[in-house]
Amino acid sequence: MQRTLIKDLPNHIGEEVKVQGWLQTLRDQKSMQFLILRDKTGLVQVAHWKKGNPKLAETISALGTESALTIIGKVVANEVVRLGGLEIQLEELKVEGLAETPLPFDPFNEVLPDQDFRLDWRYLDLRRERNRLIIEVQTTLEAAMRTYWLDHDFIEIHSPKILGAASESGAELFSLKYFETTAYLAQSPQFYKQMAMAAGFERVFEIGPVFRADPSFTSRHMTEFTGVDMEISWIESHEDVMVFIENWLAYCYAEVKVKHGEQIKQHFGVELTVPTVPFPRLTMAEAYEVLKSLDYSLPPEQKGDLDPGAERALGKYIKDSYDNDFVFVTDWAFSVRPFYHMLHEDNPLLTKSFDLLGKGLEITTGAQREHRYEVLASQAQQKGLSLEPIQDYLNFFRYGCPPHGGFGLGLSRLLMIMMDLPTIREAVYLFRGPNRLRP
RNA sequence: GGGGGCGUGGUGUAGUGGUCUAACAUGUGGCCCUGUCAAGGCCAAGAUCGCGGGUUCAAAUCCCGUCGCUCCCGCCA
Repeated sequence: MQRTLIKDLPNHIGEEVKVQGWLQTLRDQKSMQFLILRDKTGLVQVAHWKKGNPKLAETISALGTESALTIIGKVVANEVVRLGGLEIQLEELKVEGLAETPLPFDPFNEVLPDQDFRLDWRYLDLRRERNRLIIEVQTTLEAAMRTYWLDHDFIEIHSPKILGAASESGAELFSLKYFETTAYLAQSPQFYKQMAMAAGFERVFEIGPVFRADPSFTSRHMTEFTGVDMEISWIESHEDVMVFIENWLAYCYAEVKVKHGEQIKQHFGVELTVPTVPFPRLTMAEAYEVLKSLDYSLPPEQKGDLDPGAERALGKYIKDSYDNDFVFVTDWAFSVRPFYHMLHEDNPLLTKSFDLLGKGLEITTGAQREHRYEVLASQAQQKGLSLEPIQDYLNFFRYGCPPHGGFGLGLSRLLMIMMDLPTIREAVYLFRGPNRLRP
């Protein structure tokens, strides 16, 4: 017998059906038992007259909430039933997976345990439609990203996550034992996507894990997260990269809105708006002017940088004056950027780089990269880096590398701002942080 | 790494020097109820108040240490 999804039951009135799902509630009365069964598509009431099958009644009485069940019964229309005006009259029931009692917590209760406890039992928390929706949105989002890339002649790469040497700064790398030597977990696919430019791939993307050994205790940091990276060749400046991002993101938002807009509104109270392009752009110098006019004072040690408060203030300013959730902050000082960002021809103190803020949160960093070997090596030295550990990387630029640029985006951070999630721990399937390595 | 906050039955909270032999909700177990539907009613079990030390006649409550969680900052996506 084929399984019927709960949402399709109205089309099966009068028929015998098989339904599979979880026992959300059991109302066990003297002569009747009512089981509320839940599958991915909805809830249905299953009614059982105890005297009709006393043995089955006993089995049902022993069921713990959230047990996984297969039931067979007849669908009948019944106006009295508040849940959809129909119910299933139970004929057969199979306990596929008994739920122990009591549950660590009831995911469908009005009050929930704090998040750390729920993370211990993440799969129970994920039984809530709201939480599954977040991962469904992620699925749609990634699919839209890929569709857009593929429509624009991109090649997908998967770069190694085990590295023999520190890549960028080396500060926030996890090290691990690798046979007789030490290896590191990649903190970004940066170098390898640039290698694809040297390889002549012209346009590449990668969605993959990224590891950061930063003991950051905030609502927006993880030690392992999914990085969305992209790199394109033959650009004239970082502006070309920004133009690509804004159109790409607008496309992705539109796809998510079509598919999940209603659910997002229902569960998170957020009216998902497809951002208008182009996104506002502020040079770092202009951003400082704006902050000054807002009376936001940056700590003096933040010279050339933005702190999270400044990012939020800018985000609000852009929302108020341009009605856009996004803003590019461009032309950051070389002093606060990595060595491989290209410098402005007319101002060697500034890089051809940008951050993308979404609702005041940093979700993306990008730049035109320096593709000229000698210049790149010199910039690395200016940063006090020794060339030897990065020689493999520098070699990418020795035999004809085109001008190029790209960006890295935090997938969960994007989901966070899409649905106004209070913490990144909700935006990810399983959170990994300095003190969270399980389940 | 720096700073703030919190830690009470399974879970969420109340209690912030004595009336705490720790309360309420929810969950769990039992009984009752002609079909319930956020079901309802009755009963029961369940907490050495994170841990260790101290102050006091008296500590869940104050102090110190410690562990855990959390928020902010640093760092970043």
